[in-house]
Amino acid sequence: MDKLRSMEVFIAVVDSGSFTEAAARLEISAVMVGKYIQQLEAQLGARLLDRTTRRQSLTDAGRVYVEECRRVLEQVQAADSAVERLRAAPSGTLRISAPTTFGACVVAPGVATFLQRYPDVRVELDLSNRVVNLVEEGFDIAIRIGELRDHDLVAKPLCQYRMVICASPDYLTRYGSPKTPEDLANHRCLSHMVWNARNEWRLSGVETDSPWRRDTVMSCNDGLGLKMAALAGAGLLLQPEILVSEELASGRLVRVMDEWLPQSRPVQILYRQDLRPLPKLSLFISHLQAEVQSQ
Amino acid sequence: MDKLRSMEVFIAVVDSGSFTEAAARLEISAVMVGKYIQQLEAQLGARLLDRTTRRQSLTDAGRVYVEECRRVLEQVQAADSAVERLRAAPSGTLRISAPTTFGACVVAPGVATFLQRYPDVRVELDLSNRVVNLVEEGFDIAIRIGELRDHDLVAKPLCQYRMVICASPDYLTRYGSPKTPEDLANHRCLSHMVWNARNEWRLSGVETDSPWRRDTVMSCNDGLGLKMAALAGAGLLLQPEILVSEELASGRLVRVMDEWLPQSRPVQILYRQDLRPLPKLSLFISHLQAEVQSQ
DNA sequence: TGTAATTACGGGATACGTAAAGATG
DNA sequence: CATCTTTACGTATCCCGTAATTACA
Repeated sequence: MDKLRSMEVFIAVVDSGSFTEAAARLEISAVMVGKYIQQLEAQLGARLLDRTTRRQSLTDAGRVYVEECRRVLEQVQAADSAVERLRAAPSGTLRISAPTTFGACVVAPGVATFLQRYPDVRVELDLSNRVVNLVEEGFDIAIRIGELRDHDLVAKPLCQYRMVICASPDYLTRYGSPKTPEDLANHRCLSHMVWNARNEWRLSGVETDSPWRRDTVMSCNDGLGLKMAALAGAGLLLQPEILVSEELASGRLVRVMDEWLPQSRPVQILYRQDLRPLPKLSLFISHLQAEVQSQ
Repeated sequence: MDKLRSMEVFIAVVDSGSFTEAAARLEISAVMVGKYIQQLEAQLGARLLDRTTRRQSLTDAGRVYVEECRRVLEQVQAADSAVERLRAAPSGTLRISAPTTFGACVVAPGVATFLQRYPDVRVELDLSNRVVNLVEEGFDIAIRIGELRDHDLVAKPLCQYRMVICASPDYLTRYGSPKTPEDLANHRCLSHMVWNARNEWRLSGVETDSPWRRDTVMSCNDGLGLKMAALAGAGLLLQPEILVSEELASGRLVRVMDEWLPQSRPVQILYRQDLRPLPKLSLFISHLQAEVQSQ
């Protein structure tokens, strides 16, 4: 049975207060109106209208359900119009906030292909690790790492943010390859000033998460800076996989201690809930999702 | 055509990545899967899937639309489960915030009949004219007068909040019946300390809203107190219609200057958006709506 | 008694599957 | 060439309206 049609009919009955009137409005017979209502009631297992041949009144269930029906039809309408709107080429400026490393390594390339595809769109990409307020600062989209849930915002999972410990091959030949967290004591470590603060690396092992003291020979507040140092053989690097994926593939960096890595966290796209989102926004979101999934 | 079914099929195709696989999952033939997709595309006037016989990939429109479809089906699910949940008698405590006068005259009687109908529910009704924060103060429902729109909250219009100017018949015989705002200068007025502050009554006339100085012989921060004084013949009263509707009907108070009344403002029910609202909440909302409409 | 909802019933549209054709890797 | 989508076509379902029936004011 066509549930949407039933809902539409039900709403018409409620609004007009009569089967006959609803039938006229929908240009069907009063018989069909009755059948739709009966169908709906049978399927819900609850009476929606207390009716005599003369007048009808909503039951409790009916009063609740009619509101739900309106919401559903509104949502369907929104779905159609979202596609409808895509017929016009997207344009305007898209303001995006993202964490620095993830933004540079994943979002920026995604933006590049997006711009190529839709030449009329302009993008402002703000990279910083602070938690921005979308509404106040006028961002269309924010990308966050971790589970945080902001009410009033939609959070769509994008991918996992995996960490990796690695070093250049020549460093490993000189200092050996660490197998357990205890081995870190004999190693030279490259630390991010924020993420690896307080002279410890948070690792996640079989038993439990635990901090480990280690010798930080260089700390820097920028992932790329640390990577360059690691490539030059300065020491062990604990950084997101996406920062070093190319170097890992080419062998210029080598993973170690895979089983002791910190737990990966979900990356989420945040944006304001809107029944009629702009094409530039919905297109960018789906574009970024596709981009991330493909790689 | 059954749009919901089409959406369901489309989602299955996207999730499984294949017409055949989707057909198996839905226990229909692959032919029907194809037909549903074609139907949907024809109806939308846009291609959803770029497909060869081997594999298919979402188009831009498809990527956007599939998300919309998920939302729609989720909403439909919510509609059904809202009714489903009503099978159990509602229970628990409902915390309501409302403006003092409206709360006492309209909400309180509504609560009374509601409690009679659903004996297992308990109600806490908090009457005050401050703007409460639903989430922080743990209210399920707040009733507000005026157009204010809070994001993250649903605002459902309940009725109009009409003002009325009136006095007891004996007062009017003694002082005459005012016809225009100018006449107020010769009258004794009863003013609400908050609403009619600063020694003026805001009236709305044919030309424009305008404040009028008048002689306030008594001011009080409670509408009922003012009404009692008016009944005793103390002077003109500018108060919400609901406060004095009984007295107007029985003739113990008489309306004057109807065409100069301040503009009526909408009364709204505010509550948190929730895909699965509790029965006590949805039932109370619809109960109050029915109650207000009937009178 | 007249109006409105419900039931009975027949014709036509369409939902669906089988089988064959076409496309793609 | 094996697999997956699409087209062709026949059948069963149910959609829908007319006419008759029942219920209510």
